[in-house]
Amino acid sequence: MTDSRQQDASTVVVLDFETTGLSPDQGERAIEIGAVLLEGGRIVDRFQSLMNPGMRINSFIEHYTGISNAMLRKAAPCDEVMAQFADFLQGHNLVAHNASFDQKFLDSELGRIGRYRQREFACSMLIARRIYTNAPNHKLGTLVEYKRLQTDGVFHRALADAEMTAHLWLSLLRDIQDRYQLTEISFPDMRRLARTPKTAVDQFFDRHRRGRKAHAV
DNA sequence: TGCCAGGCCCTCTTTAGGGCCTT
Repeated sequence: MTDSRQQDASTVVVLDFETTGLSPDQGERAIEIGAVLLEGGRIVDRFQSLMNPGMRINSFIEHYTGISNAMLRKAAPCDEVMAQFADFLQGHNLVAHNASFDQKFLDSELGRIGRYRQREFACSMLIARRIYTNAPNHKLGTLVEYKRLQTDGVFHRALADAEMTAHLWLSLLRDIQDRYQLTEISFPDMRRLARTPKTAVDQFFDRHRRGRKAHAV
């Protein structure tokens, strides 16, 4: 992957896991992965697969996701699916909604097969909290409705949530560029924005613009 | 449904507590 693609915030893999619970450290496992590859702001590829974690899921997860134990019994095992998904990632930068959650499961599942994550995550939730300060809350579904983003009405399935997160990510890029009159914002800048105090976002972009102008001169 | 975890973030804070998010 070239340096320019590593910098490009509109060329990323946006991913979402469905899991048996909240923490891989407590023995929870992934049960579905969904992801889209954005290149230059357009979805150019998709990855979706159920995976058999080798354990039964509880009724809450069945109800929450619509994924049943019967569906998982017929699915390929996690190690097989994750090996395919590692190839799909191809060293792209990564985006997820509440990325700390998906990062934990990605690292855990890749670690089980002796693979590792090559690139960093950016979090659409942390950035939305800074940019969409008037949203009722910053759940993915709420933000999709708030910004009237494209959705097929399916929630809590991996590919559907990954696609909605991708549209949210593109919406954030557009709105940041419009609001702060920027011609571009890089992936590392988006990661820095996610760690910027909410009260210092305007100053962050003031410094960003000054830096760009100084760089241009 | 809400607990399990954990990072973020706010405030009646920082020697803490609790809500927000993810499944």
